[in-house]
Amino acid sequence: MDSQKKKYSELTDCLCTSIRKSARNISQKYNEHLKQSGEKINANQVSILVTLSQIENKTISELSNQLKMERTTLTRNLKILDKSGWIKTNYGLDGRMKFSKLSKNGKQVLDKILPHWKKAQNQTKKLLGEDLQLFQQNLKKLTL
Amino acid sequence: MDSQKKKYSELTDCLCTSIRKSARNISQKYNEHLKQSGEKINANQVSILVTLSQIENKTISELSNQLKMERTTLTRNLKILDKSGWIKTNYGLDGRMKFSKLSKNGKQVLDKILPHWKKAQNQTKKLLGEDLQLFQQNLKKLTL
DNA sequence: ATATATTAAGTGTATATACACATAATTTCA
DNA sequence: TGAAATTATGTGTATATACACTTAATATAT
Repeated sequence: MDSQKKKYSELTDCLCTSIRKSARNISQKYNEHLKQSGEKINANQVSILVTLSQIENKTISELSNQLKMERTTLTRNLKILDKSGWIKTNYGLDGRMKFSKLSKNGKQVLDKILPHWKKAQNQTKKLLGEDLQLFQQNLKKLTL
Repeated sequence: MDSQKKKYSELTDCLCTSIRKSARNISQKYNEHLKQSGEKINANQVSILVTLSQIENKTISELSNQLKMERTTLTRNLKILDKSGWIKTNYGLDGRMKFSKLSKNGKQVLDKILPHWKKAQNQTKKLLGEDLQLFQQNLKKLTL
């Protein structure tokens, strides 16, 4: 049944598969570095904390747009960050809206993981070499 | 507290964050197309079925290496494919080993989703334009 | 002013992911 | 040959992800 192999060979070139594969692999590498900090935090959680450090007073919906993360996914991720004490959440004047912001602990954890994140980032940059800029541009194209 | 924004601005350029973001976004797009097939299958499941169509008689551990997917993750993903009737699993002569292969239903579902996958793939390729080849190469670099 | 529509966020369910640990089969070696 | 080491896989737990549906608050329109 080698005709089967040929028949589906086109599907082996799937961009979605490749991107997911890379995402798994890179995430693990970043997480290994982050673990060295002694903090129980992962790359995804860092990315949300960093987003909150840059833009405050945004609703969950707005944040989810920024992160290209499904709103309900973000809701659950925020819950964990809250439980860990890295963010504080308050309701707005409009009682439907919720606003989260970095807590003191959240800032401290970012300070602590920064050098380890840098190692992961530099290691990854090295893999891409001079293609770095273009690669980042192309990733961006895929998030529109 | 705008010093905070500056302080953590370096972290906004995280490659792990960008790749995960793209992975989420592209996965959703592929899944929307796959949904049009009427089959209850997603891009990740397709990628495993396709892998099985290309390489049979591989253990779960070997497959997990191929897919750069944690072995225990793959175990659970295979369980769902089995439940859906798209793969068949047997033990090897070495009683520890398990081998999965595409079932008749599995092949049929690949046949059925193929045109929808193509639409998703072409749409994604279009976003990348002439950078496609290089982008694929760079993704590969990140899975080593 | 109140019924209706809209909007923001949460919940139920299912799958994806991975680490730490457990189990079972086989291999190795004394 | 039988104990110890190795190997292949599974399970417990926690987080990530997203779709369908729900709830609660606000805005709108008559």
